[in-house]
Amino acid sequence: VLSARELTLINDGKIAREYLPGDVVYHQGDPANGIHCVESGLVGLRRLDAEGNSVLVRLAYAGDTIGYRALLAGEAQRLGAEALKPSTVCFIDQATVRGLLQTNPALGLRFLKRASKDLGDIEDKFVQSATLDIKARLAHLLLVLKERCATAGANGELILELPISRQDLAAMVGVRPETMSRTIRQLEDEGVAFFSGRKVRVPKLDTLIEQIDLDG
Amino acid sequence: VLSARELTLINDGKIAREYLPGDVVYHQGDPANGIHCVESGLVGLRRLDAEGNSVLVRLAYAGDTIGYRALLAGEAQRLGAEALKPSTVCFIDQATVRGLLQTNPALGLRFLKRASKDLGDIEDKFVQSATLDIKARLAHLLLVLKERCATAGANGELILELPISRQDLAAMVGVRPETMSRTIRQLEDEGVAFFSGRKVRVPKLDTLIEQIDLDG
DNA sequence: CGCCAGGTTGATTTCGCTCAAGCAATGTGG
DNA sequence: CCACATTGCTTGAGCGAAATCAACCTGGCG
Repeated sequence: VLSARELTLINDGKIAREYLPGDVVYHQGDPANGIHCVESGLVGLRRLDAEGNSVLVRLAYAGDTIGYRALLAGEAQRLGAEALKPSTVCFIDQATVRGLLQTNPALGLRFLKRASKDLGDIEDKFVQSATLDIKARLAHLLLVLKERCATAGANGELILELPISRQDLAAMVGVRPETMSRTIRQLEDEGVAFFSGRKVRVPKLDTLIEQIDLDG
Repeated sequence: VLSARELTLINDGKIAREYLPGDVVYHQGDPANGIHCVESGLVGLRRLDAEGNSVLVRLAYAGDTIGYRALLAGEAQRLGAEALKPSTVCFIDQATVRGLLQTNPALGLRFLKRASKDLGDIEDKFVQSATLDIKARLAHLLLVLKERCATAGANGELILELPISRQDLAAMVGVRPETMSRTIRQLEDEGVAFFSGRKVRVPKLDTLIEQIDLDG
């Protein structure tokens, strides 16, 4: 939605950086002095609480914009951003962002749509964590990851290449790593999904979907 | 942020309606063909799941705009809206909304800020439901309600007039009504807060705040 | 008066957390 | 090249918090 002139404005103003897994893009609590764009790789947005528990709230893939919420709400970052894979992330200064938003209303609407989408997604996560049990939440997470990480599925089988560790899988579902282990085992015992390293084999997609409704 | 002409445009286009407690403003799953504005009263935004469990995600007070998320994201309503008190809610057609957003960029930015705020709030709720125990979540909820429902606080005491039933209190924290009862009892036994109907007396605000950090 | 919805209480069970140990893969230094 | 720490994951035993099931109040209200 941007004009050529605006694009060059961004290109001049942006600062790209490389991050290795574990590197911090910004800390939770940092003031928002711009937005970040994931150009390649994968970035995790997580919240750490006082006791050191971490909740992985969202994953940002290539093309996603992160940190915009804090800037637009005029708050500090509530979530920290950390590279989960080797990534290139660029930074756009808040002055540039605000300037663009002033001059290009269509950009604002784009952001608005994006924020509305994110808002709906997190509402879902919230409701699910309140009503679904762990197995169902894990099944749902796998279905979401399927959209991004599905690899060759021979004869109806589904193969996923998970982008994150077990610990982070647990942090996304909001449980302890031990519990994640047990839940994975449970899915395997029931023949729903088979985990090997970061690969997951799902013989029948339907059985995975059933887990969500059949709650307990 | 609106011009006089725009205001009259809205006033011509809007349709106001009265709702009694329990009346549905719109159903979850409805297509979004406009936005609603709470002019007076109180509206609850809730999600019902297959088993009939209800989660009360947000409260909308006078002046709040609801249903905007679905319209802007181009989705169906993920949450249903239901009057919790006698309320006046007006409806603004999507054509009018889109028109205004096109012509008045500042309005879009307002929405953007609002969405960013909502997004942060629900992120908080999500993280809290994953890390805090029930007593802490209830304490937090009371602190939030304090901003809206605090009445005369004699000599350091705090008196709240809750706008919602116990059931809905439970639905906001994401627990069963029975558990809410017990948790309330617990707070009373500990001298933190005393419930009588919809009135809550908090002798010392500090002790309420402590409940949030002291987790278990 | 009887009915009914909302709320409280009790007994029991289930689920997920805690604490603790064991294991495999990787890395590091002697 | 091997002893050894480290890290990520799995497994087990026990516990505690919340759900469930069920009974029983309580206050309107026809």
